[in-house]
Amino acid sequence: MHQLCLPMGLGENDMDKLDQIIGRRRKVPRDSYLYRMDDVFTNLYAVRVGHFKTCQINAGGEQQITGFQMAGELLGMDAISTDHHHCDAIALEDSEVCEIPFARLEELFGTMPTLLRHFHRMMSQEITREQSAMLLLGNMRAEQRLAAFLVNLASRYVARGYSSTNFQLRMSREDIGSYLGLTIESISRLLSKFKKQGLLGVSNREIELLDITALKAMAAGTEACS
Amino acid sequence: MHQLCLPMGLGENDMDKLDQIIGRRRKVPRDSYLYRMDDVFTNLYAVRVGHFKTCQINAGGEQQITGFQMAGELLGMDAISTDHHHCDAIALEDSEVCEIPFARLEELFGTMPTLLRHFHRMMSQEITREQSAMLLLGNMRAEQRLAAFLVNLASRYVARGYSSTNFQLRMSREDIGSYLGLTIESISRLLSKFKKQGLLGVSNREIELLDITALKAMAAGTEACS
DNA sequence: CGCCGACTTGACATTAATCAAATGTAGTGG
DNA sequence: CCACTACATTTGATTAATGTCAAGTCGGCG
Repeated sequence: MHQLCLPMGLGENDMDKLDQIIGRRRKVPRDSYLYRMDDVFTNLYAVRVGHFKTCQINAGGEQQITGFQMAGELLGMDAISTDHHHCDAIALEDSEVCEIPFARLEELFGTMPTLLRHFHRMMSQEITREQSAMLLLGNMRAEQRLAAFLVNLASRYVARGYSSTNFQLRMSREDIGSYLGLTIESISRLLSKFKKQGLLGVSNREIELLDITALKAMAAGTEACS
Repeated sequence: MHQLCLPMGLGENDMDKLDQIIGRRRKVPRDSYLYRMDDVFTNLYAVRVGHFKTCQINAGGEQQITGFQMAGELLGMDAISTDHHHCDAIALEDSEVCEIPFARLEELFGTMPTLLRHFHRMMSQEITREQSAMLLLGNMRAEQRLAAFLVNLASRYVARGYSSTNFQLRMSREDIGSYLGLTIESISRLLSKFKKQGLLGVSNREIELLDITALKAMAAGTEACS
């Protein structure tokens, strides 16, 4: 976990200091909120175990999921600008996070430039992640979006030492649809279609990617559409 | 400009130090690149004069505009994570920026916590800005997107002391379409429709918002669609 | 067993894209 | 000043993609 999350390349000494401030762990049961939109911001959260989704609600009352977070990823960076959270964070399964009191983290920045640099990289990464999501939502067709989503999940599981081909979706079809800007029916149809084409196996939320190359090509738009 | 951009609430002394590192100004003629995707990252850029667009190109060769930047806004924060730019930045008109050598900025962070805090707010703001764009692209219908876009531009011009109702679009219809995930034809039709409905006046790139309330309601989805 | 929620599938409607053409605008050179 | 070109925009007709509505089906759980 330390590899994916904050520290990365800190000395022993600095590591200790960091460990001192990220004391408290917090369990978050399935479907419960880690934080809600407009809550006052005091902590960042590092996911230790489980999965989360973050979602916004617009004035019209519609929900959009802005991301899914898994172990080793950081939650709450969007709240720094206003000291209030801009979205809800909800556990997709029983999960656990580390609280990182932001004020104390800021104190460390003054003396630990390596930590600071790493923190900047993480915020920047969040920006590029969202730019990719914009590309997906603005430019891609339904088929491409779902392919890109699955390939992205696979790569994140690989980075965590899990199988790149077999994994369980932690989120509902509805969540996927919301994230990809599609309806639940479209997601369902596309999964069925991919299955029929032999690109993957699906059984409930169990996924087996059978032809990652084809899925990647589809995501990239490098493929003649069927 | 200092109000919108980096400093904000720094002491005289700190301000001087900051001014020392953001020495160089750079003129960027219309349609030319401030930086290109994959360029090595060395500087952030603060827009002094003019307007920019940032755009990504996906594997299929299609372009998506991820944002429009105006005076006082910061460019390049997405490059911190990999030391390479993730998008192209192109001037929409003859423009001018301040180069901010990031390595030197980082040196200042150690001794200027106020500057650091402000920098974090700006990165965080970039994250929330992009989350709003995701909401727009994922959830809104064409009409809502364009209304939201125009209202957003208006509010940014107000913040800069310009008219909230009369302004010039610096970008082409095609650019707007790319940003909103729509075609140029859709943008054109929608502008004509809004004009016919008396919501705004358009003449080439000159815009006059005649009923901001209605446009805001439309953007929020609070309006019965016509 | 029977209910409930999540998911699938089909028929149809709607939105926005595509294709095509016309119109307008800015810039250039005579 | 005007004709001419290149490009941006508008408008219309049609199509394709995805949403909506409506039944079903599946799986888990009391």
